[in-house]
Amino acid sequence: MKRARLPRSFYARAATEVAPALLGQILIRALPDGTRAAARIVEVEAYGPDDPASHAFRGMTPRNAAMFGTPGHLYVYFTYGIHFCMNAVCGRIGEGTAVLLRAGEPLEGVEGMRARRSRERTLELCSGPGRFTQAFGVTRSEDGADLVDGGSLWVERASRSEAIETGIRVGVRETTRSWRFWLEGNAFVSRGRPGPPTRKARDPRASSVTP
DNA sequence: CATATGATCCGCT
DNA sequence: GCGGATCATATGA
Repeated sequence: MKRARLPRSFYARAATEVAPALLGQILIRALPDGTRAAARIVEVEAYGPDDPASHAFRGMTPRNAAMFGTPGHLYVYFTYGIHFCMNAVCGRIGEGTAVLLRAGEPLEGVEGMRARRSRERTLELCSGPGRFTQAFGVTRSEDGADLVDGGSLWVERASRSEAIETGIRVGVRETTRSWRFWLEGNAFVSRGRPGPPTRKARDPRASSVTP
């Protein structure tokens, strides 16, 4: 069955709306070696404007410039001296808001993921933002890439049956915003950290999510 | 120029 | 459960 690539308008709204809407959609990567990788997005985090935890909070720098660009592009950053993490830029140009892709459920190109990750267990291929990014062969050279028009990375629309749960974000001091979203019961969601009780999110297909 | 720190992962205990 | 890895980036002297 043919799936549609998510359009620019999908990303051009608040990250807190885009984040849960991305769950269950399929991230696809056309690798330089001609192979493909695909995974269902099962865990994300929203980073908004006026959000002290966001890389964009203190204004634009060379590092975070992609976050202030056109929605539907990729923002890739390097952290802890080791890992890359990837985000989908949301909102409007100049706003500086994005959704961090935290975990995926491998669907296609699993052997390539194993090779790039140097890990055998399927559960360890995409279950964390650094892992997900590495499994998809994404590095700083994909920073700013367009997810909508052309490019080697895009998201295709798919149906989902699972409910969405929310909780506080991982590795962020602030503990009031429940801006981490994941598919309930999905084994590929990252471990994260223990935190306050989570709650079921209202389904974005039925209604909007409160910030 | 010097230094602190991080939207993390992995191996070891 | 804990700590080391390892460096780009931002900030202050």
